[in-house]
Amino acid sequence: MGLSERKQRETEALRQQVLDEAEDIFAREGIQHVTMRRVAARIDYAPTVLYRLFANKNDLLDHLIARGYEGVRGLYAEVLERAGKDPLEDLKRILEVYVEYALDHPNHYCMWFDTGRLRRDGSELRLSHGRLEFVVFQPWLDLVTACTESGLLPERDSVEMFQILWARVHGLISLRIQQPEFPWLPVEQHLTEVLDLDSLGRRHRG
Amino acid sequence: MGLSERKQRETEALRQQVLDEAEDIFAREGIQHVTMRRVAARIDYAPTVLYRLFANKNDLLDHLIARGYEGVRGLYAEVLERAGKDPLEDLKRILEVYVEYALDHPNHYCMWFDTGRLRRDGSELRLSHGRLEFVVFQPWLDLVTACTESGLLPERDSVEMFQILWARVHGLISLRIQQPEFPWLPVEQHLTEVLDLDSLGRRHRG
Amino acid sequence: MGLSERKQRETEALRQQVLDEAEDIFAREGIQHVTMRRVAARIDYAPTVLYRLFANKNDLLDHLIARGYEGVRGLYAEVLERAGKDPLEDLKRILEVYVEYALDHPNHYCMWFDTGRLRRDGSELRLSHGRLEFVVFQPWLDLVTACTESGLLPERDSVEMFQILWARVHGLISLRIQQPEFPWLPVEQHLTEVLDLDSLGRRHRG
Amino acid sequence: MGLSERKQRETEALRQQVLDEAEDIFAREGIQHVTMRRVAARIDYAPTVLYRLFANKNDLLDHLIARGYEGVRGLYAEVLERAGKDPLEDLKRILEVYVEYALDHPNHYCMWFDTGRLRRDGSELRLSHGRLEFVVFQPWLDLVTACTESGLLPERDSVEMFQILWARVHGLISLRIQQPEFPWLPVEQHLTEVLDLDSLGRRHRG
DNA sequence: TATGAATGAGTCTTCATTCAT
DNA sequence: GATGAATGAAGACTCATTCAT
Repeated sequence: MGLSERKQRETEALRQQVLDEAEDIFAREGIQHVTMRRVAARIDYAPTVLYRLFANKNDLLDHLIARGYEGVRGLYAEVLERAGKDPLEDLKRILEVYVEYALDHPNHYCMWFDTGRLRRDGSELRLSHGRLEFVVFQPWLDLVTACTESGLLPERDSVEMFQILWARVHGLISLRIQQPEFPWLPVEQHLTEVLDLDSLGRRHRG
Repeated sequence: MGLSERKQRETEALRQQVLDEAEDIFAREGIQHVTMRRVAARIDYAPTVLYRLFANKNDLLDHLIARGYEGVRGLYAEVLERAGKDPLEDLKRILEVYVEYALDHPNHYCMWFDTGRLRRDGSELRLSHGRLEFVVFQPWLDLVTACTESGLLPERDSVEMFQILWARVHGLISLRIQQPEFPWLPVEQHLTEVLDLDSLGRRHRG
Repeated sequence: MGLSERKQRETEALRQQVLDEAEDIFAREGIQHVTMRRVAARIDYAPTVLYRLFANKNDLLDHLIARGYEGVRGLYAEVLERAGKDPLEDLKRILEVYVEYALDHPNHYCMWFDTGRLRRDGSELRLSHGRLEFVVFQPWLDLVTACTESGLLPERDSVEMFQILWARVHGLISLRIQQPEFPWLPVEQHLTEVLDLDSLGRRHRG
Repeated sequence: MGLSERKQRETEALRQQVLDEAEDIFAREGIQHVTMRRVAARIDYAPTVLYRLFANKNDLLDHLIARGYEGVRGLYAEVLERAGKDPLEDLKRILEVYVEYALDHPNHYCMWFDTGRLRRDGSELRLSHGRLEFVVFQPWLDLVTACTESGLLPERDSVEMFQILWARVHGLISLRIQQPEFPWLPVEQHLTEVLDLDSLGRRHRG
């Protein structure tokens, strides 16, 4: 079955190539311009080949979304490797890379949330690659908990603290994506001020 | 012309019904699923009828957006009538009704911002019913300025302060809309904590 | 029935007004831009009114064509009134006004012949206002016969002579209409040279 | 690639079949009745198939026009091969095969000139297969010039002489196409008399 | 008599998907 | 395993025409 294995590898490689191209169109022009034909044309195959690699268009999009998760996860990994002494610093860093990733991949970011809405109502588009919350937000929760335990953040339910941070960060990102002409502050400053972690801590300690 | 008046009313009613359906589709499935055919089917008319009510699809979408503006404007008016002594209180109230309106009309809220993105794509969709900024956010800016002048908020550029508030409020709203299953805090509490106006003021005065 | 008569007159006036507008659109933009709605809009009536005045669109177009016939007939009348001594001169004049009318009303001219083609094959568009040949060409034939009888044109079948003249005149007109950018000679000169009536006579006499 | 070649041939055959049908509709009912749907229906395929064969409707019409050019060019070639001593004879022959082709392919002939008019309307229809003038009429001009230089035609501007011949020939052709019921002379005789090349030469020489 | 409302058929075109090869 | 061919459904929009009022 060595032959079969090589074929499997080739298939997988092709699948990734397809996703690369789809992602590129998606990132540049938005989801409505991702069509099976265009993607197929880019990899120099007939459109039918895509149906060997993915069940249908929705399945392909599903895999596209999954890729975004992996993207953040990769950035997280770098941060968490060097993490340690100061969980508040680590939390800041995690949120920073999250924002960085989101602003670099606005279409992915929007898709996470758009599909969140789609999922609600029986639409065909479903997520089959793990829930956003766990892949992307678990590290936030963990770090919030660590901060609380270290006394760097007020003693309160982690989920409550999380949803305050989440709202602040998400607002910043999605506004900056959706209103690009607005005269925004530099990102780092904007993030610092919107998050205002110090104040959150100070209120606790003070 | 009493007869003509009745017809006019009927036409207007039908127009609103069309907008209702379009809004519903938009809310459930996204703007790309709002098609003339589907909307027409929902009101049990031939698609051609829509062209009596609206010049074309863009015009229909335009009216959809306009409906939302009028909604907030109404709520604002109530608040501003009773406004006066304490601009910080007024600001809080304005933000509260904004959040209230947004959560009550999630479709409209999303539309405002989605169309912001659409406009970028070189799409034809343009806003002809006033810009979001002026209709909806001017009152925020005015109140922020008033607070600053009264020493209730730190002496800084109003637009900078505005974009901090905006990010926080927008994040709360859009997350609560897009992730309805999340175990959110009660809205009032969530808003208070996310906004944290006191802290913003205290940092200034302290 | 005086009332009924007045109504009839009004109806006829309206019919003519409709034809005026239709003709204007037709002349300016071509037949495919003549739509019932546009014509109705121009006379400030609802489209339905046209169906009182004409059976349907084809009927309206039919009346439009008939108008063209009347147009040439009018010009002919002027010439024939002053006609007399020299039938060859009269023939020249008739052909001149024919060319003049055609180049002034290119759309009418084309329609005569286009509908000529349509008539061939059972299409719906039929002429119900007299045959082109009799209305427009009978005078040519009569004058050709007169010329022959006066010895100004060779003794041959009038219909044969007619078809030579017709081909020459028609070619000039339709080319000048269809190829307006071509650097044509001045019309009078072009007509004289293309027709070459003198040569036709000379060959006979010489 | 023998298989691929057969497919190519089949595709080409289908393309020609499509053009046949389009040409037929055009000839019978005019260009505005040539629609993608009707053409597709005639070859018993779904309309989408046409988009494999042609980029779009304009492309299809373009190819239709091109077919005609190639036809005359072929006939010209035969004549010009055997041309030589007597340029006036050659000119006559060229005009004869032109008339022959036109009467054998009335649809094409009309199309050349109708599309000339369409182009004026600001329509999108453009010719991308060479201009009528150069493909079809350059040989005329060359031969007229040769005749002038040989003293067989009067010493005058070739373009002026050309437009006299053109009008006479075009008139004959288009009338015979558009008025097929008319009791026309035999073509050869009709052409000789309408053209009257001898007279044109005689006037010069005599 | 005139009209507003409504429709069905039609326009070009794109796309996801399937099937025979 | 890959492809070319084909399709059906859908997209926005226009128009001639009818019908109840």
